[in-house]
Amino acid sequence: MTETASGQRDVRLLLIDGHSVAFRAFYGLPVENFATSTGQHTNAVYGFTAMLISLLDSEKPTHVAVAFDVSRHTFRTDVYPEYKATRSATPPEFIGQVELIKEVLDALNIAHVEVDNFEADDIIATLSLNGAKADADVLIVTGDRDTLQLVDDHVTVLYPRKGVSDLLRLDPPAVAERYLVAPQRYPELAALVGESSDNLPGVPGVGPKTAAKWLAAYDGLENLLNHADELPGKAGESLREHIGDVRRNRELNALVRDMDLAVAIDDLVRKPFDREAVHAVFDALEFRTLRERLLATLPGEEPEIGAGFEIHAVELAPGELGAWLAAHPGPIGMDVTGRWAGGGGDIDAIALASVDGAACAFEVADLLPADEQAFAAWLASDAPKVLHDCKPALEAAWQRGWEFNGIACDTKLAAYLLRPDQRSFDLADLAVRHLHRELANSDLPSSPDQAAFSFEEETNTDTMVRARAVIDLAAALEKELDTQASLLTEIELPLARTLAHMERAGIAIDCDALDRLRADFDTTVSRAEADAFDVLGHSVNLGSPKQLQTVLFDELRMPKTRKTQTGYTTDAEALEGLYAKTEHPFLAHLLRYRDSIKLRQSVEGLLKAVDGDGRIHTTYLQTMAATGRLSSIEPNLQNIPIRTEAGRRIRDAFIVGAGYETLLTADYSQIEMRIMAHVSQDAGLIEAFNSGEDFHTMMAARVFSVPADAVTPAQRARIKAMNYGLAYGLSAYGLSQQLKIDVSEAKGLMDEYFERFGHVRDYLRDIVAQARRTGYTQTMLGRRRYLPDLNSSNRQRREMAERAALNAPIQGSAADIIKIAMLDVADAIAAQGLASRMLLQVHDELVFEVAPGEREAVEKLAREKMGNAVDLAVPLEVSVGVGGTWNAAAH
DNA sequence: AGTGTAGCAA
DNA sequence: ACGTTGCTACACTG
Repeated sequence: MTETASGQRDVRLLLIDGHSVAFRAFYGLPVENFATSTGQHTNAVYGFTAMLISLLDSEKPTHVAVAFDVSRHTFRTDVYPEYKATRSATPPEFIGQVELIKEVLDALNIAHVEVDNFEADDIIATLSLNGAKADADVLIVTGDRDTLQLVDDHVTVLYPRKGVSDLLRLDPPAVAERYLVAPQRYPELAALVGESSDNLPGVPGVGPKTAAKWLAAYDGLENLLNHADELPGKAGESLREHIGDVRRNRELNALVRDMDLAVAIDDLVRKPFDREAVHAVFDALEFRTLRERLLATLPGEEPEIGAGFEIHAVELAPGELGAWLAAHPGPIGMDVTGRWAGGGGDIDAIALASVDGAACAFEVADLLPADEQAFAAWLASDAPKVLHDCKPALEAAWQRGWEFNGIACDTKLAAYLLRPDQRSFDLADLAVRHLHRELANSDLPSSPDQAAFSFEEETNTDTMVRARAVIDLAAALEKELDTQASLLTEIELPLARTLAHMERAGIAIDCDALDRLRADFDTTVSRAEADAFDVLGHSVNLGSPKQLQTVLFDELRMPKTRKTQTGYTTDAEALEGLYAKTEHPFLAHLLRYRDSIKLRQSVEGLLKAVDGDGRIHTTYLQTMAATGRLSSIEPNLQNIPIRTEAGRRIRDAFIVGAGYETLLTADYSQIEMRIMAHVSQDAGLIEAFNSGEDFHTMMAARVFSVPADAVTPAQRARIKAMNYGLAYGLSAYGLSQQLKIDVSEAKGLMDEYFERFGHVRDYLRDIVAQARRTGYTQTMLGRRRYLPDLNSSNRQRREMAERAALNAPIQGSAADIIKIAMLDVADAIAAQGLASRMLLQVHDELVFEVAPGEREAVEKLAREKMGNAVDLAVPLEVSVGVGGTWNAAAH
């Protein structure tokens, strides 16, 4: 026998009962949380795969097999047709999942075995015996207790306790403790007691304790049955009456250990998994984290990271960089390492690679003046460069005083256009997704103390490999982009540069004003809090919805509000409802507290974000919003309050910077409805815009069949809500909630509206139908959003996808239009040599900092470029405001 | 660290 | 269940 020092044998055989584990996983994981975008349920596949990965990792088996049942018909049902007959029909959500598990196993190169007329148990019993002959330690994973008969000193059963993540390890002592008999006696005990899941009735009145006692006293079932007449009492009588059942049970629960299997133990040896197939299968199953866990926990099978991205690194001697760059005129992949900060940051190191694999890397601090000059000249030239996420690199280069031109492709932007709803566009993920190749993940430094760039050889190679990978990725993505290629080259790529300029510019802040505001809001917060506690008689954390629920619904016994996942809502709308009912002053103080603490937090956040130059430099995320919009972080300058007086005081702290004359804002009026008019070609809607009168009033006049001057404020408000809700897939219920009217009245309003604007209704209907057919929606410029959930069997998911399908072309077209406008405006400012600059974008608004004497020029240019960004069936109206603060520049 | 609630913008 | 797209703060949970 071959054993290691730790007592483990060299051969460790893992045997899994596929159906049994799949079922346990199916019932252990909520089916509604595990489905692919195509509607295939995957909870059993997920649970099975997760368990398998963790077992491969923790048990390190040398040999593995998974056994499956073929059908319910086996030699046992031939003997006893009622065998397992009580099992209910397979749940529909389970169907297909076993096939998927087999696909996973194939990808992992793990054998699965199934034999007609036999159960998975029999296969496992046979393989277990074969394993014993080969001196293996055998681990059996199953939820079927019949298998316990196989347990001995070298055979252990892992029995799923709860779901499939918690496995109970059953070796001979554990079996004896739990089931009162030694493993080989377990089927004798089961024959007496019966097994309801197999529809094998036992001896009535005989439970495990009696059975165990008898088996011990008579040293086994055969002897016990031969002396059945000696057994006293009711139990003995019962046994004598059911002795036939017991013999049948014992016959059926005996596992077959000598099947003639096509696979030998040697065939089950662990092989490296098929990486291509793993990516394909895990992609299809949408198992992102599981794939990562698989790749991370089984490092022994990793090919060398970066394999497939051939590089021939050259060690450049001082003075050789210029020559290297000149020798590689083709597109150069760049990997830039550094630290990014709002609008600035710095570059630490750069790796360059060309398509033939020639690569070099250097730390910028080490560059000799001649090399730096050569590099800066190359960077400023039109020599084609390919990057992943160019905006931070652009800003960091500018910070060093380097021009940066010739960016031919940005793989992050390209990947975003292909799949705008993805949440991360990490280069390593994209290499897997689009090239089916692995890449070291630079976001996870191999050791913490390497977080700051160090020029050690490994890291150095990593960055060159990344530079090389970007080139292949760019080629693959550009091919996939197809009709969206011009969106990349005409819009997103140049826009990255424009955004970089805006981020670097930032917007000036009146910190004193913000400080005063903070103090003001602080006072309001303290007062509101004190008043609330006073009314209540004790203190409570007003910021804790949980504590508020206790106060409102238990202590003050107020009527229950709308349910949330964790209780009852305490949002502002609900609190106002409660106040209307109870007039309890606590609610008024709470609402005042909520308002003012929110404002105080906003002010504090902004103050923290003010840079050394007295300005706030936000970061625009160009690949975040699924519709094509930008988003803004650190801080978010796209949600600065405007609706209340207190909120507008915050906008007054955004000021014109020194050396400039004024701020100027320019925004589109009703751009989404104008897009709706254009794409639906609805004559009534177009006319309402062309009339030159107030849009919502004109729409209301049409709906209610009255002259414009007879439209009441209430009528206008209703139609305005309708107009705004249209592109969001508004329901009658939603409209009724917003307008605080009956659902039937809202329904009538919607019917009337669609009656008058039939093309709008047709358009909205068609857009969903078309998206369902093609799988995606499209903006005016061809920007796509894929919505696989449109065909989901889950109604909630399907309806959410339908609303997203209504919204995406409208919101996305608006995003396209303002992006074009931004590029045109930036070009015009440059062409006219103006010193004014664009600072902010807030979806339909642009904020400019106007240099002395340029006010008229900037206004003219903004109106012209924004108004003519695209040609619509209705005018693109732009309103402009000017003032020393963002608030004053509003209109 | 991740989730849920709340609230601000377009 | 009932209107989209975002970001941030906080409380609470593991």
